Amino acid sequence: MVDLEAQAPTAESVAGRAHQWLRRELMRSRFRPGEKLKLRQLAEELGVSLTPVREAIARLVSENALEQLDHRSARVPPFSEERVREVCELRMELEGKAAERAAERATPADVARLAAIQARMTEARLAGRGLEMTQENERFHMTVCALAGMPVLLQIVENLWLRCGPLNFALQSMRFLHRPEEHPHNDVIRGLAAGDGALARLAIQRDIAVYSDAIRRRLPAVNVSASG
Amino acid sequence: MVDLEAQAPTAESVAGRAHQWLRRELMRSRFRPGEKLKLRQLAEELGVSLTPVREAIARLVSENALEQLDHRSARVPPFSEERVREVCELRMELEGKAAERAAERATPADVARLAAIQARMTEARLAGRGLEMTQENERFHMTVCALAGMPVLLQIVENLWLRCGPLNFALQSMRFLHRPEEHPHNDVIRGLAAGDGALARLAIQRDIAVYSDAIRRRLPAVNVSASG
DNA sequence: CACCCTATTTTGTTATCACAAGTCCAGGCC
DNA sequence: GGCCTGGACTTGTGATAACAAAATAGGGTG
Repeated sequence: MVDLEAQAPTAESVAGRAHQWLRRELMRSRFRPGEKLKLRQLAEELGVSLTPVREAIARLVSENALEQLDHRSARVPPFSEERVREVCELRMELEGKAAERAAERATPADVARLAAIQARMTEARLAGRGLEMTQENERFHMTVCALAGMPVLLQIVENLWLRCGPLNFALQSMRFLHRPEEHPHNDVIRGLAAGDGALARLAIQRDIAVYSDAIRRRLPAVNVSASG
Repeated sequence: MVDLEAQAPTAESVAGRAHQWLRRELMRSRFRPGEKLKLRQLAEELGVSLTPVREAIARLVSENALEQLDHRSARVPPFSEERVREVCELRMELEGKAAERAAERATPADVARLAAIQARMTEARLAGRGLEMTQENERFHMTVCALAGMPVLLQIVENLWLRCGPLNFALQSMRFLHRPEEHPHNDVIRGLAAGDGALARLAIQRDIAVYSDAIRRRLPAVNVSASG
């Protein structure tokens, strides 16, 4: 059984903790696109009753991170190539704006924080720790978006990332998209350090474009049709 | 008591209908920013138990249409002027893109549908039917976004509109923002009819900019501090 | 051997209940 | 008279149970 308290000590109610836990599990690519979620199974794993788990799933459905299947059961939505393309186009638009804005506002301390994240991500990648790599990658993008000082934009981008969580397990085995010194994140950091919004925007957009291509190439292997 | 079945015949579960109902009530500006929602009161009005209402509120919190207040109660989030500005900036970005894309795809039938909506909206405005006016306005914007053929974008814009629902009651009394023939929607329609994406984008952005100014001017009267 | 019908089990839904935390009001004490 | 305290009431939480619908398995039949 999972200890909810340990994982989310700040969360208030059992339902809230169940929601955060499920959210994290989605981001960790525990579930595959197309996979159904079973209420009693999750409730037992968490050691709680059905009620909070049901509420957590309902919330994720409202966030479009899950999909109501047949008016009874919920599943992780499968992704078409077109859907990946659209999400990435929107991410390029929104994260591009965020990076541009962040370049106008970032302090040297912020830049150092980003550089540290990027260093940890590169280290995880070279060491083959795929999950850690994807988590630092997420932290990098969310930090840039937070620096824009636009909370609503941040919420939207977080939601887009959540929806892509089930796809990202395909990333964990991709270690060689860039050589470390050529990684687009480096240009994002440079742009933020120099106050060069255009550079930051283009760099983050290049990063997302590479992601889009990589995921779309692996899409057939990611989606699951009838298992789970 | 409200007859849920009549209002949402397509919705499946009681919880789903309660969610749709609450969503609609928010869009109708039934609740003011800052107002707390009471579980038993809503449950009684709907003639259902607490469970589905609780789930509906949890969903709206996840959609950022409601806000968890003190780890117990939920309220409609108050809006700062800065928040209105940000939401409108994002709407200009996203709806602008949608309008541009819609101009490349709209058929004459689509354009006619939009023109009919605009006509109904103008009629409602001139007749002083404020609620109907705002609903047709919403329908106009959602239709344009749907024509872009980008479902994720549509979901994001719908969410931004939902969050603004409680503000929009301030619009219902504003009848004279434009003379009918000068309304920006007319240029949106022209842009879509002519396949002129730039015209459509600029027109929808102008519309949103006017909205932003109008709401921000009335913001002090919209937010409620401690009632409800 | 394949197919269909039925019984059993699985799985999601929702009302109810016991409970806890917070609020409000009144009465008494300083 | 103001403030503190205690109790009733309000309000949200979560486990449980009864229920309904769907999936599954098994047996019988063509």
